[in-house]
Amino acid sequence: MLRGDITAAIRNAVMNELAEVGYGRLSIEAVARRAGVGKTAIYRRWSNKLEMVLEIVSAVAERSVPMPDTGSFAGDLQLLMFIVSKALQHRIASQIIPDLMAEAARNPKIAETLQRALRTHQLAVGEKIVGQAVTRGELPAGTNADLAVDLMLGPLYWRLAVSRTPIDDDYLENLSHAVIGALRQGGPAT
Amino acid sequence: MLRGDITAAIRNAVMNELAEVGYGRLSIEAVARRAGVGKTAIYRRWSNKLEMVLEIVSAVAERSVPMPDTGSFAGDLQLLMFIVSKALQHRIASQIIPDLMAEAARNPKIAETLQRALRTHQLAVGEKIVGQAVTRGELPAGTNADLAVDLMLGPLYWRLAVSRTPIDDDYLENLSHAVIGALRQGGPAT
DNA sequence: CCAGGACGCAACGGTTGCGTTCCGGCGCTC
DNA sequence: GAGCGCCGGAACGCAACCGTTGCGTCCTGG
Repeated sequence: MLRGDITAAIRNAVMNELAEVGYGRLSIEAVARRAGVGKTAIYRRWSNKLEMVLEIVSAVAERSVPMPDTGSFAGDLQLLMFIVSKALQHRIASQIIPDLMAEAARNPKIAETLQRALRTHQLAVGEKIVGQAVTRGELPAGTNADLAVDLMLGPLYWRLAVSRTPIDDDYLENLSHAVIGALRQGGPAT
Repeated sequence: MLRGDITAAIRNAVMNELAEVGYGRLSIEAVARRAGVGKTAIYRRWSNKLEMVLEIVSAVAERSVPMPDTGSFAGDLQLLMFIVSKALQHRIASQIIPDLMAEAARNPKIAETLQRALRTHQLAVGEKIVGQAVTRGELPAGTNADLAVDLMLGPLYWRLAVSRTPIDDDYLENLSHAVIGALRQGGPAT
């Protein structure tokens, strides 16, 4: 019976407000103001700020990051990096994600939600890509998928979300070459 | 004429409060309470929250991250990674750094301070290490120092500050091997 | 046509924090 | 031993937000 357009306006307002002031400073009143909605409408849907944010954010996060399968590891890797870099350059995402990551460090419920919404999926993607590469013989058998994920996503995240330096196609290509090089000899320590 | 022990207590309280609630929720009153100090003592030293936090944080940040010079690139890299991983595993630092990074995305003054206190120095260290390795012939001449810094620090930061998975010595060694592999063939795209 | 529910709006009392002011106490230095 | 300046503490007026409530309106289904 809740009106869908109102719910959508609230969801939208939460994402924007989250991007502008962060979770710590997010207030229900500001969300209502921004959505052009009474506070009542919000409390009718969620019982508090945390629950609201978690539900909305994970709903958004769950529809993203496909499984690349281009036939070669280099192709998979470049596609994955391209997608992730696009996502991390999105105005709202690039504000919200680091903010919630930081918040997760002190709020276990946020940590758990983020873990489920992002990390688990990332690990699955990484394992699949690496696994395919190993069966194709492109990577050594002992390749550590965990390490691979860190190498694939770490530098991207670092550059886009932390140091916030712009990225171009050349950089992305250099990076993917570097990661391939890393994984080829990044197996068990010699 | 300001008492030094009071100043120290405030600095300490700010760091701890920052770690617990983050910049967004940091309040002068809480800092004063924690330091066992009157608000007056704080306003006598800094004129507002932002100025206080920036001064205190950059004072702490400036005394860190030495220049490794072990004689080999592998040695430099492992030492650097060891130091950084220790720093990022420090209870307070691991909370404050991601928090301020996220805050920097929406506050230019924080961004500028962090840039000066951390990133600039990191880049200098990276350039020095890579430069030494190139003159020694351990890395190809065209090696991109920018990319190198991203590869050295990105995965570490990702793992310790974002996914918050524990790290052991083996992992660190694998990672450094991988990074060396990456840089050896991460030059200009073929 | 009517009942019911979701809507916005405004207001409630209570809490928190801001930045400022004034106080009396304490420890310097001269 | 007088005076100066920092100290903690308390209170100030102001603003924001909390979560709740009551009001009147509008839309919808029966």
